[in-house]
Amino acid sequence: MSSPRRITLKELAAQLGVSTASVSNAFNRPDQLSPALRERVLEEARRLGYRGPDAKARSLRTGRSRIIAVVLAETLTYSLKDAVASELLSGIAEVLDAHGHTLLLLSGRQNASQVPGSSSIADGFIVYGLMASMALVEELQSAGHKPIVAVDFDLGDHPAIHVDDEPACYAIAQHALQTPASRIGIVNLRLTDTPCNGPITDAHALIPTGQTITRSRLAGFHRALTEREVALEDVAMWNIEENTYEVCAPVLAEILDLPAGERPDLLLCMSDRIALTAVTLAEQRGIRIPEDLRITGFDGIEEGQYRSPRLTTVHQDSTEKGRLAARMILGLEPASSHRLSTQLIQGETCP
Amino acid sequence: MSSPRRITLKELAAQLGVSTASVSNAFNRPDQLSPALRERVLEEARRLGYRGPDAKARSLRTGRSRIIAVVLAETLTYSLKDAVASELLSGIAEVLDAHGHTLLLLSGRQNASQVPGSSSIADGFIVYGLMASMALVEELQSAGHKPIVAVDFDLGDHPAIHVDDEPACYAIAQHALQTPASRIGIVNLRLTDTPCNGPITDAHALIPTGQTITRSRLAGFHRALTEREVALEDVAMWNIEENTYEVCAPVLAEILDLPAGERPDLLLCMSDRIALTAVTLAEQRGIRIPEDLRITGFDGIEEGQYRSPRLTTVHQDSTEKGRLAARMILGLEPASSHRLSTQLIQGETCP
DNA sequence: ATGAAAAGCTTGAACGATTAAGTGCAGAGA
DNA sequence: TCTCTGCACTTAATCGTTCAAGCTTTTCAT
Repeated sequence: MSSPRRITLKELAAQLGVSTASVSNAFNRPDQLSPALRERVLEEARRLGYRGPDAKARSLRTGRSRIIAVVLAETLTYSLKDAVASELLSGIAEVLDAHGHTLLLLSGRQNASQVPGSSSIADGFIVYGLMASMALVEELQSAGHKPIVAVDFDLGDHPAIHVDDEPACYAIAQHALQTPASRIGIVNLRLTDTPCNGPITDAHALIPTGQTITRSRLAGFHRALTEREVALEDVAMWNIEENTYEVCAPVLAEILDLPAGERPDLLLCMSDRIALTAVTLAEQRGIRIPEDLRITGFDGIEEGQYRSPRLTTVHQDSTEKGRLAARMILGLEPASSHRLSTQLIQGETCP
Repeated sequence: MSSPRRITLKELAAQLGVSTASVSNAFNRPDQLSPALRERVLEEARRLGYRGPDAKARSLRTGRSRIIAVVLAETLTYSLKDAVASELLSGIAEVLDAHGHTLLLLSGRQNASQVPGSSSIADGFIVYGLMASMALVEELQSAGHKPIVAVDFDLGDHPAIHVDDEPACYAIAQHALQTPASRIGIVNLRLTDTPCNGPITDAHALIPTGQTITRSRLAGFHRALTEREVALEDVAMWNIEENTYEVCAPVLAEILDLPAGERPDLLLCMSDRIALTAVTLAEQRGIRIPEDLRITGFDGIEEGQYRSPRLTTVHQDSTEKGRLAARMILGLEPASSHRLSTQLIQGETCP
């Protein structure tokens, strides 16, 4: 509405009768010019409505944009609704914001071709849970030598941030098994290589490929079960394809609707979303928690704690994962792989 | 690891012995050169690992970046944890992704100075719930003539997207008042001009400034109450400063810990987060819902529906708000203000 | 055969900044 | 007085593209 077009640094310089270099320095390197001139420049800029150097031009010239891209495994639409991913982003945003950087969201899934295009603008990449799509990763690699940090999966020899999935699941299973269970069920999250939303045989489960973090979690469960001398064949397993209520519900309904003698009385779930869906569906069916059914989760999202009964779960600090990833990307922290520790939360769904 | 530096379009052109224009056209305007040459260019690009035109340079030259910025009222850290904001972002991302655009997240709060800087890179702005900070808005205005869409607040004569807050709250209050209530409480969200987390007098509530959407919601409640001939002075009011469990909990604890004769038996809450916190705290205290206390929310977030008891609330389609905003920004839809309708959800917390 | 139109490609000037190198000048030390 | 240093500022190249305009060559109706 005001000016027909944004004024440029050059025009501002001309207006002042100084060189563009001086104007540039007034904004970027105050030590390179006299305070008097600097003040004149800033004053005139204010007067003409010049908001400082154009980000596009600046980033072309300097090669840096102060933009960090987060590449999410799933569609953005899904990731933004997922509590764990949101917490991660939250932590990332916290650090980036504090250091004057901004956050660009990219999806590794929806529009794979989009990533290389837009990506060359970012100064670095935080890649989250991107399973197989190595194609994309190679794209990023070759997009110049920008720093890359992986979260929740391994990515060549780039630094990766994990939590101690195996020990965590060992710990919670161990805790759960302190109380004897007649029928144990494990509800996995994206464990299988091929999509499968329902019961799985352990044959599937032992294929050592696919999502490594869920493999580790299962391994933790198995270690605790074995230690308690529970035969793994006696443990029923299911797989969930997507961490949403809608996808979890039918599988859990199937489990909870099993005849009383076959229905598990202990459900080890690989995510809080799965566990919370189990709690809701159990409550609807009048199945008492924890008397008739004990349930454990994984993640420690707020929703599981700020409700009644409080979910028994393992807390992973996704926010801190995000902060750490961001600090590494910004070079505030040496880039190296980390495995963060988790914390058992003894809630009410499996006391 | 591979090449020392990203190869440029110019180098690629030199390598092929053609002009840079042709290479550019091979990527951008296939109709401008022979299929044969185009194939040669693309082939050579593949061979040399050239990933297409550099986004920084391209955006400088064309003035467009295919990046849309979302400016959030609160800190990113907070917004990303908020279910309503996440749903909005989810809807925005869905549309942007589908049209090859990416999403840049900016916070209007944390680092106000950051916005003008990074903002010049975006092709358009979706501004969400940014109350008073008109300063920032003027910044955006003057940052060229980029489209701006406001969500959940009014922004000069830019198009704004709202929901029908007043009718929605009228409807849910009307529904709630069908069953007689002895003591009614309203828990407002960021209603007051000055921060206040606790009880408020109606004098405060009637100041017609501040957050307009919460004012509208209160007006809806008031209309229904008046219609039922409930004296507004008899309705107790509280205010919540931030839509998180941590901030809600102390205020709601205070309400629920009132002596039996003073404690409300109907609580009209301005958000699902508030209502759900009330449900949790009530359950912890053995207050029966809905027998001893009926609770209504606002927003219709998933968390309130995928639990037991299901929350009685008004559903606003935040995802659709996001989609609409994105479509308007991309020019897929004429830019004009909208007021989306809401939907009463008769849950179990206030049957 | 001829001229006009179309096709295919090139030229070269932007886009809006940053920055190494250079210039001129005032003041300090000898 | 003369050189030397440091300060304040300017010059001009550069970042990697896009695109209007120009130049050939081919195509095609007449």
